[in-house]
Amino acid sequence: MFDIFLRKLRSHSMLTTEDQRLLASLPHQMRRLSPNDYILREGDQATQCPILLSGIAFRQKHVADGGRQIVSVKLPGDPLDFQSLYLATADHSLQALTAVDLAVLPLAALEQLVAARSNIARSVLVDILVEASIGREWQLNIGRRNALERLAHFLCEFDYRMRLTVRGLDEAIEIPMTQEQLADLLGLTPVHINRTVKTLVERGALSRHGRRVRIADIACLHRIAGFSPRYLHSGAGG
Amino acid sequence: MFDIFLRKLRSHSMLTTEDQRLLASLPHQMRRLSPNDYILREGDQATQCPILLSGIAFRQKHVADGGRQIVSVKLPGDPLDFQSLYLATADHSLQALTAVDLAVLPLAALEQLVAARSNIARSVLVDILVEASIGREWQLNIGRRNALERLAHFLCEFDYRMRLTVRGLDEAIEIPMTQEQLADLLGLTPVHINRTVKTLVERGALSRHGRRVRIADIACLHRIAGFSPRYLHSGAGG
DNA sequence: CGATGTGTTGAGCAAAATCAATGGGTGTGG
DNA sequence: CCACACCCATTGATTTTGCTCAACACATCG
Repeated sequence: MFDIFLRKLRSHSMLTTEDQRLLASLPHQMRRLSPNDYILREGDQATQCPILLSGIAFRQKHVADGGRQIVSVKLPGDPLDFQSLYLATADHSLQALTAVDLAVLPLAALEQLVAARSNIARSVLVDILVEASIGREWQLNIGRRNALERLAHFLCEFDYRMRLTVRGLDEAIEIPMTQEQLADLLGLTPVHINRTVKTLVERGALSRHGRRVRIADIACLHRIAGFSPRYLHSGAGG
Repeated sequence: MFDIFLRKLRSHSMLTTEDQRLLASLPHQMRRLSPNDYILREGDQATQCPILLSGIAFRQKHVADGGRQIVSVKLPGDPLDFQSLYLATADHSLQALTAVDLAVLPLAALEQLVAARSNIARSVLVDILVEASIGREWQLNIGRRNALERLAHFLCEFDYRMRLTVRGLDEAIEIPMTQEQLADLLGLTPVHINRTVKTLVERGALSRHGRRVRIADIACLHRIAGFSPRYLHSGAGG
């Protein structure tokens, strides 16, 4: 059940069998949330560390006048809040995008394990650093690419990261976000996302199945976005 | 000489006198670089950790067609590459913006100290996390604020962070970036930055002294930007 | 004193936002 | 099983923000 979490850590860090056994035997509690449920709110003092076992979640921040920016998307296997091991108050909110299954670990237990096993400490750190690297790529994406490239780039990353941890994804990946969420992700408006999706469908990069949209031609998306996965640091060992 | 570095770490983490003594007695080499000199290039394998003692540096990333985005600005006292303790290859470049003085530490020595002193390990982590938090705020800034708010917000952060570590800043802070650099920082064009600066001067938030621009009314900037420093996590202790 | 890099300004343009209306699924409750 | 409500997607018309292009000014430095 923790398998997907261990697979995520192993995608960037070396862990011994013993490390993995210790991680898998951490005390925890299972929780299922519905779309849009909050996992953590800005200003909260977390005492637990949720791990995302299935479904998708995201981090978001707001500006005074109500606009929001989704600053990170978390996929199955991703730890959701290693940050609270070290920072007292949350600087952003964390919310479920789809229905999600979480394994919730007490911070204290995780802290002990991190103190005892340097491999695990390192994997926590690398996970934090990879997320920061993704954030920088998003800065570049939002700041310097036009709408078409921006959407294409995000979808390349989504596809790449999904295939890193989720098993049995031979077929085309379906995009689970609403167009409004994509807009908040990319610093655009929903209307413009709608038109940009349409263009990507016309170019054959995406395909429609009723209201659902799938990635039809990942190579085409890569070409449009100028995608290169270096920033994801996914060669095991960091 | 390391004082400013220790002050930076103490701005977010608790360090004992002994921790500070150990940090200050790390082996190191002084280096002075000129504006635009590279400190680290994307793809490099770092073996040293530079600490910025004076001057300003920045991280940047490029898109295929030549556009660049400055994804982080580093101020006196900031460690420049803790990341290389844990990740093999750099995912961005690091460059001097002004003339800079660096203390360059061998990674191995720093690694040993981090392994030996949990306080220091924690301060390294918190420093990494605070930078990530700043990155998220920049995502929000670039994605959801207009040019005026965006520039104002960046300048608020610049002022705030400068006062955190640099001594003797009673007077108004001067903006050391060219308008082109500000453009690459904020996802705008130099021409538009020029007009936006003009507006901030008209509103009394900035003042001109020849070609130099200073922050004249920080409260006014705060108002325009809707600035709140929570994301900087600068209460000592994280 | 000329070269260069940076700042400034104007005119026109393009990308994306805004406003507004419509349509289509889905799910719920009568 | 149908009707309604709601959310989301879609489309068109119009406006706005910021970009592009181009010329020029000014300061600094060799």
